[in-house]
Amino acid sequence: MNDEIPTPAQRLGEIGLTNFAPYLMNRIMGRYNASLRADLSEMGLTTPKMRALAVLSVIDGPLIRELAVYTVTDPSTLSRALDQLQADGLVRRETDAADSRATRVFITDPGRALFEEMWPHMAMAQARMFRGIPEEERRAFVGTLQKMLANIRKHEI
Amino acid sequence: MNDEIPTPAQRLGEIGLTNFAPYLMNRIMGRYNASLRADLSEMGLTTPKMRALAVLSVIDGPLIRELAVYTVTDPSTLSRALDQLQADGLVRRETDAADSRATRVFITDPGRALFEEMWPHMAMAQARMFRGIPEEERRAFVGTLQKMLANIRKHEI
DNA sequence: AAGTGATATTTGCAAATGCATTTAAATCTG
DNA sequence: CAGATTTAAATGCATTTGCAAATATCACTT
Repeated sequence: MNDEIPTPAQRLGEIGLTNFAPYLMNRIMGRYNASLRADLSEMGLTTPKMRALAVLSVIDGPLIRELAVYTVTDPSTLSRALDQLQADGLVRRETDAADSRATRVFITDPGRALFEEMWPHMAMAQARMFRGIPEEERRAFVGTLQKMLANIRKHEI
Repeated sequence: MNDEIPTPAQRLGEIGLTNFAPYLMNRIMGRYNASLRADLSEMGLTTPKMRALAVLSVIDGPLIRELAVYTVTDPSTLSRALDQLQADGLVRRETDAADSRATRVFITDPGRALFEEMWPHMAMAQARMFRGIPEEERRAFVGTLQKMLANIRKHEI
């Protein structure tokens, strides 16, 4: 049997850093996330807490396991972030009716109110990213992202 | 004066998570980075070390400050990652000729050899991301990313 | 040219992270 | 249906991270 990893067709030097999509995406998201963190740390929000609130504003009562996928956060890290959000009355945990191992998370009214404060920062950071890019190009870009997400998705979520 | 943040035109719920580009990009890069870390941790590589080697394989002798931007790594974290790479003989630090505050970093032959081992994993993870996406669509996607990077770039790098 | 402020890197340290383990409950298997 | 296996979430703990401060050097000002 052959354990060798196949040699890629091209080298990174040939492609060039600025044509290598993962490099560009890490650069862009690095700054997006850093800028958001700087904006929102004064509200006492870390990246996991901010993401949890954002997802919960849209998806009602997911399992913690699902929320971990949506927020791209390790379950243990998310567990601790939820502790803090719960202590501040921003979310509420509730044991799942059908499976008592599992816990669902719900955003509270104060949580929703805080998200309303966060959202302009998120929307603005996104608008800055897309500045000068025509609507049609943006739509095509998001369409490609959706295909990519489907490709890399391990679970059904 | 008006300190209010302008209300965004749309709410996140209206856009939908899966149409919000930063959400999709974080999901995709989260998995790309996690998968790469899992592959490369057995080589003793962390994300900052891996990124430093990858960038240094293409850009020769950048300042540490520049490398921090390219690798999307905090300078203090990068400094410690370079300590480790240097201890393993994979990179070499050299004081800049014109500015003795500044340090340039060079990849060594063993470092380049290690990068050659890493690269197939990176190339494969990228190929997986783009599976089933036609060449022209990929090119358009990368073109949009380049515009976005120009938008969010703070410095001239 | 001395003094002031800015810049490049490193170090100290508290907080955050993520892996491994634990606990509890569900599901599978013979 | 008892025992073994899997799954969900939380916790212990060592490592990593990133902000703030320290150090060293440079650039600018008068």
